[in-house]
Amino acid sequence: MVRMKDVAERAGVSVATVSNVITGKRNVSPKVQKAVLNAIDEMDYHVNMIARGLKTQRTNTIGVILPDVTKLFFNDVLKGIMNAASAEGYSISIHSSNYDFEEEKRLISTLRGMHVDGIILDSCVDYNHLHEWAEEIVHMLPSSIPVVSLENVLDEESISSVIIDCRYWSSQITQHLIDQGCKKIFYISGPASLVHEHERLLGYKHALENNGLQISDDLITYHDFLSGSAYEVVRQALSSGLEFDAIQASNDQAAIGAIKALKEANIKIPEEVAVIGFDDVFPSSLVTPAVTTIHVPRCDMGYQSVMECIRKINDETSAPRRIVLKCKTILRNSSVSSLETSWDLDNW
Amino acid sequence: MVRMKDVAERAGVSVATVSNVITGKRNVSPKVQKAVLNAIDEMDYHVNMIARGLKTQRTNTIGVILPDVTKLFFNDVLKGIMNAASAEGYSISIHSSNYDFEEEKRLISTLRGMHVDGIILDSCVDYNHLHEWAEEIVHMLPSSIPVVSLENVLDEESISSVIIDCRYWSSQITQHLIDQGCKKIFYISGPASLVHEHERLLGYKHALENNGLQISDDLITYHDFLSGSAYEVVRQALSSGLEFDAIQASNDQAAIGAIKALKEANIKIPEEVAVIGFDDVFPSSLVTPAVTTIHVPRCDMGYQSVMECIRKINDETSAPRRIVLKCKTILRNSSVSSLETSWDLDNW
DNA sequence: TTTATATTTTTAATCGATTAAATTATGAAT
DNA sequence: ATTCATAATTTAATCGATTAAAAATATAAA
Repeated sequence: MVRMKDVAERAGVSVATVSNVITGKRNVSPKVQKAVLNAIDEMDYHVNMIARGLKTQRTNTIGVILPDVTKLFFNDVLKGIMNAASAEGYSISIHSSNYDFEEEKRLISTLRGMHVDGIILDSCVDYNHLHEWAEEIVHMLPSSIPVVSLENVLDEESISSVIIDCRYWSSQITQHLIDQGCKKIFYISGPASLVHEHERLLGYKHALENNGLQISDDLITYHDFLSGSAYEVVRQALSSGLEFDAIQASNDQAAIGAIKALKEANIKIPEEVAVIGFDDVFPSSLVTPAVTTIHVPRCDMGYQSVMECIRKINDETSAPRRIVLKCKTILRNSSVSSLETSWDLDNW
Repeated sequence: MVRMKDVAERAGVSVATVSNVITGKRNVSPKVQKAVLNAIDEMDYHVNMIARGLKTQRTNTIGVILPDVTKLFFNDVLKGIMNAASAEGYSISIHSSNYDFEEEKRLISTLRGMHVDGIILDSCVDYNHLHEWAEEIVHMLPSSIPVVSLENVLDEESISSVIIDCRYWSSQITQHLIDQGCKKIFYISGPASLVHEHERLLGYKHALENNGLQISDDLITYHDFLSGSAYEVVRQALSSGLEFDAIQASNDQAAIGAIKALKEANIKIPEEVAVIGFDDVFPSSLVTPAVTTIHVPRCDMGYQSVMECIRKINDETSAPRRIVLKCKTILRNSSVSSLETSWDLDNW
């Protein structure tokens, strides 16, 4: 292992000088500089980032906690995160909480120990205990470490957030169904405890209310998208004789499961039952019929969160921000039969 | 920032004792142990992994370099890597080389500086310069750091590899087309310089030879799957009047692009032109017709590479291994019309 | 030449842990 | 009570960098 000391000896200078050449923070005469660079080259020296990190208290690493990195949604978020991080010269340390708050806290603890320069956290805080849980998280983190919360607003006072307005966009897409003439919209929600699931459901309800339609609890089903499947939910609804003229799923994967069930039952989409999702993950354009959905700027969410994190790393005094990103309605054949849609073959 | 020293003071012992309690490597009396643990708890102390890493020369981190983490294929590899790493208590540091060898070397350099405990490298070495390039890589890495090569065999002497036998499986699936009666198989290859693309093409050629079919260069097209698209390749082939009764693409994404082009030209799949891919990424089961392909155990490749890496970290003297994983032929409607296939809705 | 000033280089402390070696405490055996 | 073996604890060196502050050297002005 070549140490800075070895380089210094070879170049006939002190380690301090070598350090100065490398960091470029202090003056070094051209002669000496050249000698040092030569020595570095000849010896194939690489700065030991651990040692540097110990002294500078910087690791150039951003810790990332996502509910489940293996899911398409978060994979796209990760893309954005990695792009931004790599462009800004940061490494990232990724972890999955698997939607387990205890694990999430354990990971925060780990990241603290790793002395990452900042943390990007897509928390799985429970909607019903939002305040307490958020407080727990805030307490775990020294105020010195910048945190950016993805998807949730945890604490306006201390934590920046990068979010989308789930409620608004969910109501927009419900409105689309209503505009298409749908009156009985079956809603498939993910776990009710997740904040964005809750918000999406609220959006659906608001849209119904705004249009004078009745909200029926029979039409609202919850499923655990980790184990349960929307496919089964719809099969069951169909066999139970429940009547509906549309299905709104809280995410695309559920919508596609629903479509599978409807197709097997020979129900025409969208004529008999229209289907819509949320997220716009790419399979939505691949299945037949393609899924009408809300495009969530996942990549950009990742990108923005890194940029905000770095901003806070470089300017400790800056106040936390709330960054709200725009979504977009994507109409496809699952709700409008007349459209021409084509497969999205890019970026996967 | 709470330091071990602070904990020691609070507990009324020396830092060495605190360290002993934490690492559990040396005897500490129950009384003292309790006092120390209390202090740690009260002060919310977290071991500084940087400081520990400096002393122990271990970071508990495995560096990972993949050609493009954002691609579905590598995302699955990453799943396996993260699962294994997290189960074994390792962190990972992920990077994308973007199929650029210079960038790949830069990243190796970065990882060396980070003092990761091991490296998993899915190299983009050029088939035509395999030996030299591999040597370059070997030279960059001190023999002390365990390296596992994914998809390629770089250097049997010093680097373990986790691979699949692309050539064999490619010939298997070509054979399937031939068994179906196809005689003129249009082949869409990725960049010829990539080792596994080269191998897949070889498999195709071997299968043709074995069956007494002629290898025609007109039927072999290369496209850069980063910028070019198989969709365009097939459109062009069709408009040029090229005759073929099947398309073999070197990966599923290209196969799906080909299917799109064929469908637009109103060509019946598989009756007029059968299509096959390679990899078995999940969109292959979602599109219509679903794509016949070779299932590559991507997750397991990631998993095994981490396990092999950790094995070498713990046993420096152990010889490098070559781990060959099995693939599987997956028949679907793009080559066999009579099959019943259903959407794969799991794990994305 | 001398002195003052600016520039370059070195010395030495430091970051926060681990660990070999030294020291002290504990307890059993005589 | 003394001795000896063992267990528990502390001292102090160390990992490999950064960085004030001190020292050495170069440059300019008188």
